[in-house]
Parts: sequence; structure tokens; C-alpha cells
Amino acid sequence: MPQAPSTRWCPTPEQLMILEEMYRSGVRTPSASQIQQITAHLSFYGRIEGKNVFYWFQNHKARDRQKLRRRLSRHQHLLYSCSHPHSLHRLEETFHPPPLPPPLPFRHQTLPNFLHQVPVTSSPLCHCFSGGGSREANEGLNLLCKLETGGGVETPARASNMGYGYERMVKMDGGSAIPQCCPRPLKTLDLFPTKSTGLKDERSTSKSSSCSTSTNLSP
Amino acid sequence: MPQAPSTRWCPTPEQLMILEEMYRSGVRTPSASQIQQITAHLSFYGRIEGKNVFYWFQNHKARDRQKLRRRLSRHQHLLYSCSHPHSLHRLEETFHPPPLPPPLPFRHQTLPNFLHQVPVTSSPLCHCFSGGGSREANEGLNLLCKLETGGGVETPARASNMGYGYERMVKMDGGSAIPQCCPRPLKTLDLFPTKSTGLKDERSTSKSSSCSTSTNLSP
DNA sequence: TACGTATGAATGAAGG
DNA sequence: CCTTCATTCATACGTA
Repeated sequence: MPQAPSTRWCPTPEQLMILEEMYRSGVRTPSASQIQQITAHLSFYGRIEGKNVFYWFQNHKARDRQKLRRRLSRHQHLLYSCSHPHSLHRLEETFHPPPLPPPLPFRHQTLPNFLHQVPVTSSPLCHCFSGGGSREANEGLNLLCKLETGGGVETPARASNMGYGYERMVKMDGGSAIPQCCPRPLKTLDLFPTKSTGLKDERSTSKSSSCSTSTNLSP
Repeated sequence: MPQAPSTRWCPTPEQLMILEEMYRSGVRTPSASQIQQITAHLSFYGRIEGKNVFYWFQNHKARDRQKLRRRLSRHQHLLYSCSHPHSLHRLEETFHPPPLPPPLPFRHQTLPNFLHQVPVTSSPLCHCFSGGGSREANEGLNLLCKLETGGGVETPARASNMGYGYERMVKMDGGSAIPQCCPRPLKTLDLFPTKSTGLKDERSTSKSSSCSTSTNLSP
């Protein structure tokens, strides 16, 4: 049997190749229609859904960035100790030998074609998903910049100024009408009997939390 | 050590259960005071902040909408392909029946209640946060209506609002955008034509300086 | 058999 | 609300 209703999508070699090619070409965050097209095309090589494409790019980009960040921080340490801030800028160029295809400046090789809507492409598929170039193009540098500046201090304040959504709301409310009752579930409100079945799996001991929706009790 | 300063909140099973129950009951965008109350209650089951509740609802709502959209979109595709047997593109949804876990159905059993603005709540907690039932009530229908109407045909110019995460695109593609992507790598296919009607569509093209996909050599 | 890695998928959190 | 990012979960696969 070919396979059971595999729960998870797995790219076929062709699909993967194409996806990577596109990524290399600069596609990082394909738009709705792009994904649609990509999906349509890739579906020729095997089962695939839009979300797969979406996730693929999302993950790929994130991981790419992650690696880069890792490396950067590592090297940063070295340089940092040398107390030569300006050298950081050349960092990436300095050390990104060949391990992974960094957000290379595709701009000057393949993308331009798309930008002109000229079908000339190394790969038959790519030009279809050109998207824009500049954005992705800058992305690489941008990332580097961000990383560089952020360096070791990541995630700025999180409590101070939460953001637009919630914080603001709270402010508006001014904290007035809500007389936060008791810190514990009111007796009357005992809805769901807290099953003592031990659902509390919670890896509290773990360093962080995880959130697996219980909806997935699969094998 | 109970736990390190976990960076991220993760709902305990109880919290999650309650939140879901409330959501099912119609709570979609709790007000500040509601959030506070909810938070107060949930805090009994574990650490939790108002913003967590806030985000949870926001994300959950979006996700829920995604599913709906996806559903509709799939439906569309089916219909589309039916009325257009000519369509070459075989959408994944079209030919792979039920390979993936069905996006469990919207609680039509519960929603109706709100529609009547009847605070019928299966859980004792709910009534505390009933807020304006009607509001949420309409929200549900509203969403459905919107999706249904917009889904089918050439969606006016409402491509702007799509889910997030991933489905945002699915919606856009709606049925109009899909060019004729052959099931196999074409030689010269037109890039995404319909791109975006006029919405922001910030991505691919850097800043929509003026043109769309064309040469957008950065400044 | 037991880890370590790669990666699809999911979701909390923000920014705007 | 929309979009993106970061983290994390779960699993398949490889290697010792």
C-alpha cells in the first residue's frame, strides 16, 4: 500500500526542489495568489495543500533566520570581545561561507527577470511566483541589521508597553467596574468538574510551556 | 524549581477547556472587563494574564475563521471545477477526499442560542461573561454570511480581509485569481494576474510605489 | 535501542 | 482585524 492517510504532508523530491528554487530566487512570503499557484503546480507532483506551501515558506524562512542568528551571535561574541562594533556589519559576509544558502542577493541573478515579467528563467516554475524583488531583497539585510542591533538583547520589554491591542483596551477600561472577585473559582461557578483524571500533564517542570491542543491524541 | 520564568503562557487543560467553552458560547471579542473576569477565574488554574486571554480569543477567532474559509473555498473550487470542467488545475482539495483531519464543524448546535440572544449557557462560567449576547451572536452569523456571499463569485474588492496565518490567501484566490496553471510546470505562464485589487498588499512589492509587480528596483 | 537532527504543523505574541 | 515572527510540539529519519 502506498500509504495510509498520512496525516502529514511530505514534499516529494520534485516539490522540494521547486520550493527551494523559489526560495533561493527570493520568494520568502508568497502572497495569497502566489501560494495558490504554487500549490496548483506542485500538486502535479503529489498531494499538497495551500497550507503546506504556506508552512513550508514560513518554516524555511524562520529556520534560515535562526541559523543566521545563531551564527551571528556566535561570531558576535568573538568580535564583541574585540570591541570592534563596526566589524559586525561585515559579519555575515565574513563568515557565511557555504553552509546554507543565505538570503542571497538574488536580485541580480534570477529575479530581475520576473520583475520584468520576462519568462526567462532558469527554472520553468520560478518566474510564475516572482512576487516582488525588493522586499525580499532587503529582507536579508534587514534581518542582519535587526540581528546585529538586537544582538544579545532580544525581546524588548514586554510588560511595559504591550502593544496596541490589549494594553490599550485595558487602559481604556481604566480598571473600574471590575471588582475582580476571588482569586479562585467561585464555588457557584463550578462548571467543568475539574477532572482529577490527571489531565494536568503540563510539563511545568520543563523550562517552558508547550501547548499541544489536546485535540490531537493521535497515535 | 517549579518553573523558570517561562516566556510564554500556555493554557493548562482546564484553562483551555474553559476558554473553548466560552468561545463556543459565543464570546469572541471580550471586552476589557470581561477579559479581566475571565483572567481572574482562569488564574486559579494556573498563571495567566489578561493579555493571554485577549490574544487567545483573537487568535482563536482568526483560526476559526480560517477553517470556515477554507471550507468554503474548497466548496468553491469544487463548484468552480464543475462549472468549468475545462479547468486544468486540479486542486488538491478536488481530488484528495478526506486525507486530513476535517476542520471540525462549527458548533451550530451552540451558536444558534446566541442568535436568540438567549444566555443559555451550558457552563456556569459563561453567564459571567455573557456581555452583550447579541453582539457576539451577530458576529457569528455575520461571519458566515460574509464568507458565504463573498466566497463564490468574483468577490468585489474585498480581498482585503482574509484570515491570517495561511488561509488569508485561500480566500483571495476565491476562484477568480486562479489563472490557468497547468498541472505541470508550464513553459511560460502568466504570473499572477489578479494580484491584489488595490488593497495594501504590501508584501511582494515593496511599497507599492506605483506599479505592481514590475520592476521595483529599490531606490 | 537510544539519541540528535530536520521539518511539518500549530499557536502564542506582537506590530501596525 | 491583518500580517508576521518566534517557539514549540511531534514525528520521521539518520547515526552510533
